Formats: sequence, structure tokens, C-alpha cells
Amino acid sequence: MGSYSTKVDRKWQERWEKTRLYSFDRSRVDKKLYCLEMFSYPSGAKLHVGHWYNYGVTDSWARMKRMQGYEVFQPMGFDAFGLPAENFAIKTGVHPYDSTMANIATMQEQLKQMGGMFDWDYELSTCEPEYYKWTQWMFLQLYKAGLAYRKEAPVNWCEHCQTVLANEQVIDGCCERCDQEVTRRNLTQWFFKITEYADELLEKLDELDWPEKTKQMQRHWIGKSVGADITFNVIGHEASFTVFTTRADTLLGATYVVLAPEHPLVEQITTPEQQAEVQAYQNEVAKQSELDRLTTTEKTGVFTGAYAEHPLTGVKLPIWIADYVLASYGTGAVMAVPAHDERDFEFAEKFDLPIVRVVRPASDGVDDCLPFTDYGVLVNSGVYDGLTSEAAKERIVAQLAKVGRAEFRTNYRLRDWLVSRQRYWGAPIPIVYCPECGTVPVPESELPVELPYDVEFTPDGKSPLAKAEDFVHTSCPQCGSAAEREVDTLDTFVCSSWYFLRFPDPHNSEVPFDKEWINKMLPVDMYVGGAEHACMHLLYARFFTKALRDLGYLDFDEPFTKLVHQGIILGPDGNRMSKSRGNVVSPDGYIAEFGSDVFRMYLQFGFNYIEGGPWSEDGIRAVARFVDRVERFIDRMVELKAQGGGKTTIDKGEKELNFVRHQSIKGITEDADKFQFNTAISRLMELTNALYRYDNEQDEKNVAFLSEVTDDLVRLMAPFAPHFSEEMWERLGNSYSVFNQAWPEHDPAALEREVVEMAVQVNGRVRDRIEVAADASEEDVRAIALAAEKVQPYLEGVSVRKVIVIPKRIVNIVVG
RNA sequence: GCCGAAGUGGCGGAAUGGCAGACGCACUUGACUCAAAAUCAAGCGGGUUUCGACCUGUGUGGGUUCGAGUCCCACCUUCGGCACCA
Repeated sequence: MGSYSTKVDRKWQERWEKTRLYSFDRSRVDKKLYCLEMFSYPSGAKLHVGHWYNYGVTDSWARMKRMQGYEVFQPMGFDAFGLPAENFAIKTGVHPYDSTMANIATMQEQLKQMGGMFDWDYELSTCEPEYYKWTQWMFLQLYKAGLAYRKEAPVNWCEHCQTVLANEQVIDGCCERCDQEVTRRNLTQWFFKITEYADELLEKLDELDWPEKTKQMQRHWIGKSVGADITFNVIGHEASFTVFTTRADTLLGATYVVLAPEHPLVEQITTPEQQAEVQAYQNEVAKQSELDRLTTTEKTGVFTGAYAEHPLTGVKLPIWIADYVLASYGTGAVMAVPAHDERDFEFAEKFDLPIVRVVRPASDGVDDCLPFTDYGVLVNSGVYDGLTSEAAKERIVAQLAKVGRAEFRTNYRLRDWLVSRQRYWGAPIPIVYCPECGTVPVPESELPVELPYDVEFTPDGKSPLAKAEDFVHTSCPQCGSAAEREVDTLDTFVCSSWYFLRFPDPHNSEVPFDKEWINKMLPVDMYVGGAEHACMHLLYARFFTKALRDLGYLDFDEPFTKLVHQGIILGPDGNRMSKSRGNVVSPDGYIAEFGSDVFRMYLQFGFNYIEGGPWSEDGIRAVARFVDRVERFIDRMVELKAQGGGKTTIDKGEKELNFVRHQSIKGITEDADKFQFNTAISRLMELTNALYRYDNEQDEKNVAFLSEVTDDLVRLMAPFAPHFSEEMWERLGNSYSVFNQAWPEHDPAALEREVVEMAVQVNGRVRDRIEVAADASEEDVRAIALAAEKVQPYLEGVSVRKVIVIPKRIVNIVVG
């Protein structure tokens, strides 16, 4: 057995700390590389495999970059506000602040055991007043800019968590946190106007070096759709309403219109006879949970008794309400064209409403049964007959625009971000309600609005802060009269939407960050974290960056230049790890047994990083064996050097070893750069195998050369097994630290072979192999291939039609 | 239903359109050992074999190409996202 263990880990952790090896040198900011992993929630449990996979493996990438000469900035902090701490408190009585602080201390300890290059001088924690003061400041800046506002709206309510949720936090109609059904409630809540940036958030995606899948998810989430608003007058009322449509070309096919049940016009226009039915329907819809709504496929709706006037023909169109029209999208009203829309068609069939075709397929032979939703050529549309859908859209909207009845318009699926939460453990919203002055922002000089410690935080649907008398009662910052504080707290996603901006300057008490400094340090060059944040954190952070840019606080457009998502490590049974399945792999035991580098290196070697996969007990043992194998060779090297002697010439054996050496340097550098750690490690194994082969096969060794290659092996291994490599580096008699060594660069000349083996195919099947000079001409290769012994039988009695020569790889002889 | 990704040995996983299965695990054999472990060496997709080889093989079926795991079309399966967005 080798000597590597947690003892070696500790030795080097202490040395690194004492010598401040990883301390960020601000004077080298021109060489900076900001490498960031998504910070973690300080839960009571210890670091899990996922943390290691994210932080440990990314740290190896950052270490390589350091050796390549970058000044790496890799901070670590804690996303410390949030529901779990509060729920834990409700269960056990331990205050969220106390449990969070204890958890942070434990996690720090464990992160240090991992051996990451984190510079703890830059640590931050979102639940500290030092930090959330500036979260509140952010809120105020957005408020002043009109990007934070309060409104009453139907919002998602989780009965179990006793709070509202953002759209992004509702998954299949259920709370993302507790899986309980989400219901809709009309509540007055705070929103951030992320929709203001919808277009830029969409456009700028093209420039980002992000996984295509993630960009696609954001594109879809933003959901740009180009169309027009068309206004309909209500017959017999001084009222009108506007619909949004992407198919203005089908306007002549509109046979009725539908308002969302919550549409404000409904009360006004409903006829007395329909009153009861309409109200009953509205109540029923309001009662429905999101889940009911998703699972009901059958269309429902009620006639209001009122009619609208078709804007082109003046024809009477019945006005219905139905819950397939959403209050929160577009204008909350649609023109129904059953002939050319599946939903309208279904509804019209069920309620026996007229269906009029106004588009037919542009070419014959196309299935034209109704509903026909493709573009085509207009019919039954008077002066517009014969136009294509595309042309008709333009023409019809332009026509109506002249009389102020339509305009072109773009809509987005993205909704504004609901940020208030009826919970205790979050940043208080810095707003005061004054009976005289109304909604008043807390002056910046009075920040932070501190979260009081002694609060009754049992959830009952009211914000816990509402019960803290000392907190609630205050005086109005404007007029001084008695006033009340906002008692909701901010969604924790608000805290994490700007933490990467605070990291380079985390203790600044004057401003959230220094503009000049941040412009040098940002954007983050490499951001690594889970894919589950695609439409939440990653979208919010982009929004914050853009808003702060427009407010003049920073000068860049995007926060994260390059993004990588790690995969998920599954349990040994191939399922997601969960306590109930009993397949949870916890790092601690393995680290105690094998040392942290073996654990880290297995995570790099055993999986495709992006994909993840099932944990394997045998896999980690294989890595432990490899580490031992390297150590044995290092000891052998020390012995050889002590013996002295040997030759100094570079012969066949040396050339072969040198080839593998430079091939490894090239491959490891390229692979690790691409986060392909599994192949990088396998190349380390190949280099190790080559060293053994050389030692076994060469009777007379070039010890100086062998020593050079061995040093390279340790340099190349250092990012992936940092503690072990330091130890080996020292054992080889080299000076501290291997991480101050330059990363090896490959010599292209060493990769040029004099003789190469090529496969010879006849009609695509390999029949022989030939050895030719690497610089042989195509004619020479062709001649040698045609003369190859084992291809002869295949050339008899046929004629050679063609010979394809791919230099250094293959020859294909086509016969027939 | 729509959008996207992926299907390769017993397993984890490799392969700029150019010798499929790198590297490793498991397994088999041999060396060392009193023995085991560890280590070292060799073999290891499937089938046929006169032991020289030959055939077949990357989810299924077609296609493009001198040549396809890789590109194109259709389908099947799995996973992820969205789900009345007008």
C-alpha cells in the first residue's frame, strides 16, 4: 500500500494556508481568471457527492489555469437565507441564524478538507447584515428605476410552505420545494420588472458560451412571439377590449371572442340573464388549483350575453369567458378562429359556435381538414382573398391601424418576477407604508433594515415579521408620522442574483462594489453549477447585471461568459440518491479511507462530467490503485537517481517515451480545458504505463531524461490530485510548490514519427497493415499498399478502379 | 402533444467522416508466494475456424459516401424541458 492518506492532505492544507499560496494577487488583475462555482446552501448535512463533483472537479480546472499563468480568483460563500433553516427551526426550536452559522462553520471545515484553492478572505454569507444591506440597496435602486413595483395579481400560493412562489418555482403545478399542489390567490405582492429586459435577455444569449440546451430553455422561457393587438368594441357599451394575435390573417374567420374569467370587463358587460352563470363559473375557476387546471383537458366556458363588433365587418360576435384564455398572457382576451386554431376549434365544436374557413393550403395535395393551422392563401376574406397569410397579416393590421384599431406588437411568455415571500428567514424589504405619504422607500442611509432576532416564526400564512411589533412600528422617513414596515421578505433568489458582483469586494462598507474594480474583475470567466437553475438563478442574474448596467453601476452586459453544468452522480443502483431509497453515498467514509484526492480523482475519471452517472465502489478502488502505482514509480525514480550512472543518449526507447509524454501533455491540456476529465486522467494512466514500460524494457536507462518525464507526470497530475502531487513533488527533491510550476507545453516535433503504420483496405475492409515513412509521397504509399502481401488475393481477377490515400491513416483500394 | 439531448462489450466510458471499444473495472490464465492479498505479465464484443484466417457487430429500417458510431430521412426507447402562451 502507498503512503497517501488524509495525513498527507492535512500536511499540505496547512502548508498552503501558512504560505498563503492561493491568496489572490490584486496587482495581477490583468491576468485574472474569475472561476466561480454556484455557492451552496449551508444545510445541516455534510458536503454531499454533488458538492464535491461541482467544487472539487472545477477546482482542478482552475488549478491547471493557475499553472498556465492565470491569476485565478476562486471565491466561496454561502447562500444562507432560505426555507430549510426556518422549517428546521419550527421543528426543533433552534433559531435559523444559529443553525445556519453552525452549518457554515462545518461546511467551511469540509471545504478546506477538499483542498480547494478558495481564497477565504473573500468569503461572504447572504444572511449577514453586511451583505443583505446591499441586497436591500439593490431593491431600492430597482424601485427608483421603476423596476420594482407592487401589484395585486393572481399568484401561486403554496399551502405547505405558507408563502407565494415565483412562476419559475412551480413545477407541474406543484411547489418545487415540497411538491404540494400550488393554488392561486389574489394577493398584493412585490415584483421585479424582468419583462422590461425580455428582448435583450433573448438576443444576448447568442453571444454566450453556454450549453446550447440551457440557452434553448431560456429562449423558450422568454417566449417571444410577434403579432398584433386588435381592438374590438362591445356592442351597446362604451367599452372596448384588445386581443393579441399572431394570426391577424385569420381575422375574417373570427366567429366569437373569449375573455379570461378574471378579465376586468366581465362584470361590466355581462347581461343580467347570464349574471348567475358567469359568476358561478368565475368562482369555480378561482377555486381550481394549478394542478386541476393542467390535468383538465376538456374545455369549459360561459357566454356573457354580450356581443362585440367585428372590426372589419361589423358582424356581431358573442363574447364568452373561458379558462383556456389566461389572464396573465397578452391582453387576457383572444379572438377565436375555430377554423384555424385547435383550441378554438375544440371549443366551438363543444358549444356549437360557427366555424368559417378563411385560409386554404397554398399547394394542392396537402391535408386541408379543419382546424387548419398552417399558413396558406386567404379565402372568404373579401378584398384580402388570394393573399398569402404572411402578406395578409401585414395588410390587415396596417388597414386597421389607420383607424386606430390595431398595432403590431411583440409579446413574451416571460412574466415579471414575484420576489416577496411571507416568511421570516430572508432579507426584509426596505419599504415603509405611511398613512400620509403612502409607499415610502427606506433611505439608503438607514440600511440595513435589520431582520429582528426574536420573532414568532410559526407559519400561518401571515408574514412572521408582522407579529414583531418593534419591527413593524416605525416612523415615516418622509413625514415622521407613525408608519408600518413591509413585513414580507425577499426571495432568496434575489440574494443570489448579484453575489458574484460582491465577491471581488466583499467587505466594502461604502458601496456594494467598486465600479472600477468590478469592471476589471467581471464578467465571471467560468461558471459551473447545476442545470436546474437554467430559468431561475441564471436568468435573474442576467437581469440584475443588465439593470445595474443601465443604472450606471457597471459596464458589462452579461455576468457569466462561459457556463458548464455538471451532471448528476446517481446512487450505485442507477437511481437518484435519496434517503428513502437508501442509496446515498456520503464522501466522508471514502475520504477517510482513501484521502480526498482519490475521491476527487474518481469523480473525474469515472464519469463524463456533463452527464454524471452511477457511483461505483470498484471505480474508486481503481483510482486508489492508480495513485499507489504512481507513488511506486516515484520511489523507483528516487532510487534510480540515487544509483546514478546510466546513459545520456536519446535512442529508440527514449523517443517512444518522449512521444507518449508529449502526446499526454497535449491531450491532458485539451481535455481538461473542455472539462473532459475522464480522458485527461486516462492519459495520465497511459503516461504512467509508458514510464513503467521504459523502466522494464530498457536495460541501460537515460536517468536524467527519465527524471524529466517523471517531473512532468507530477506536474500534469497536480491539478487532479493536488495533495498527493505536492507530496510526490517534494519526494522527488523538488522545491515547493508544484503549483508554482509552469504547466508543461507539448513539443510538436516529439509527436512527429518517422515511420507510421497504415491500414490498407480493399473495398472498405481492412486486409493488411503497412509501415511507411511518415513523409512518404502519396504515390509511394499507393505503390506499397498495392504491393502489400495480404491484399494480393483480393486484387486477382479484378481491376483497381481507384485508390484513396489518407496520409498517416488509411489506404482504400476500390476494385470491381 | 411540442422542443431538445442521448442510445456503443458483462460494467464505467473513449473515438477532427478514416483500423470501433482508448483508459479503467470485472473476469480468465501465467509468474511471484507454503498460501492468500498486493504486484508483475498476457488474454478478454459475438460467431465460425483447417489456427493461416474469415464473417458479423455502435437502438431499428432506409439513404449519402471509396469509407458512417459519426452526416441525412423515418421509427423505437430513455432522459431533460415546456405544456391551453392565442
